Amino acid sequence: MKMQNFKFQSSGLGRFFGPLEAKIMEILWTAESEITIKDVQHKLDREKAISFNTVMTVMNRLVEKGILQKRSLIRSFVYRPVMTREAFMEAQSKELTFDLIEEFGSQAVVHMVDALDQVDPELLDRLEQKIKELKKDR
Amino acid sequence: MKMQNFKFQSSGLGRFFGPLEAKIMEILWTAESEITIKDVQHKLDREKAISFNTVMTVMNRLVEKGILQKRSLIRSFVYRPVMTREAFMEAQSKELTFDLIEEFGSQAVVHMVDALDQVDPELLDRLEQKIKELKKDR
DNA sequence: CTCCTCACACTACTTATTGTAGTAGGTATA
DNA sequence: TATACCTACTACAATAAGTAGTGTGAGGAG
Repeated sequence: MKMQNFKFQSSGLGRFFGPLEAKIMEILWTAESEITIKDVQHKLDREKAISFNTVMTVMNRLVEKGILQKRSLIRSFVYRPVMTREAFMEAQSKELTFDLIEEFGSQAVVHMVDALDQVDPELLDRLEQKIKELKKDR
Repeated sequence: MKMQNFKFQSSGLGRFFGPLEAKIMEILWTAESEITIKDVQHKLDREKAISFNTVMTVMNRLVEKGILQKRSLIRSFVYRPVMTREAFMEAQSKELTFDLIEEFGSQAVVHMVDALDQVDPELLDRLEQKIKELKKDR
């Protein structure tokens, strides 16, 4: 699972994947169980016809990258994400937060408070609480 | 100035630029004033001979991206960064912090405390202080 | 005044990533 | 056996980045 980029411009899964990859991951993570390429293709078709082969190529590349797993059935393969969406987002969030602080240290701290305040002031309380908890445990 | 990616694997300027781009920006930001392509090439040569044209191409691409400015002298061009390194890092730090919180919200908050604690516990106090200041002002 | 040198512009090739899809090949079923 | 379907392989376009060759124009050497 070599994730590498966080894109500034996009949002959601588009920050980590290409546009088609993102849609495909969206579908895979929405599916309750393992699904086939055909399934994915049909769900994508709502917007625009995309070749079966295109979907297959992208999905197999995601397998190579360790994002998806594929399993052979009698007549076809079924795919599923290696991690849940939550686990994935959790991992990315953690990675990114650590990298941010490693890279920017106190500079980031300054922006954190502003950012939290603007996005959702309640997060400030959460953060304050978290800090207190940590300090108490020592 | 369209910066787009934050790379997980690398560090420093390598998080925002390609390897050669990063070395070149390092040189530009270290230089006291405007410098020529030749200057940059010579400083790079300490490690490995790189063609003048290669350096020129990369530097002009950085100009297109709005990272560098070039100015015409009688016989040649001189280059300098549009922003100071500090301003650049500041902008990236801010952008990334906001995006992180926008994307991950409370999930990020949890990791922030851990990350700060591991990287430099004093940052926790700084953050706590910042929160208090903000709340007081309201 | 002519010619050479140098710096810049233009073009191109390479690798990697992502989107796109054609063709080839194997297997099960009609 | 023929066909329908699924998979594998291959390939092409676009973008980003590294690398460098060729073309060109202008200033200095003689």
